[in-house]
Formats: sequence, structure tokens, C-alpha cells
Amino acid sequence: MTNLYVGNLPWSTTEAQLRDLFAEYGEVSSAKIIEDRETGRSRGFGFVEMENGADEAIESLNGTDFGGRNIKVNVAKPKREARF
DNA sequence: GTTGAGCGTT
Repeated sequence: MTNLYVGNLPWSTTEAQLRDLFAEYGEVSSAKIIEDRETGRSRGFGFVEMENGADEAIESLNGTDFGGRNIKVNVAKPKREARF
């Protein structure tokens, strides 16, 4: 399983769109759109967990037009756990 | 009725 970071997304992008977008290159385990915790508004980026084909998805989707924006796809860093 | 670099609060 590979965690993917997806940035430069339109503010109207949903998790279903991300999952469907990456599902054509591999098996998407989960997709999540990150939004501001305080305001609740979309931050414009998200994360996608893929079982396989993550590299193809990166090579194919990184820098491509999505919803009118050039999205950025890369391997995500480890998510930080709960703050002390 | 907003904003634009970038890495997520189960």
C-alpha cells in the first residue's frame, strides 16, 4: 500500500473524484480530501491510498490537468499522530 | 459566496 499526496486541487474536488481518478491506474484503498480543521473549508489538497499502481498514477497524474488545475501527485510523508 | 502553498487531528 502506498500513500499518495495530491496537491493543487480545485476547491470543488471531492474524495469520490480522487478515488475515481486514481482507480484507473490502480486499486484505490482510500481517498481523503484535506480541509481546514477550524473553518472546515477545503485546503485544496488530499491523500490517496493505493494498493498497487501508485507509481503509474504518479507518473500519469502528476502535473496533469484536473478540474482546470494542474494537480501534483507524490508519495506522501508519514501522517503525524495525535499531538501530545 | 473569500484563498493557492503546499503533507492528513481517526
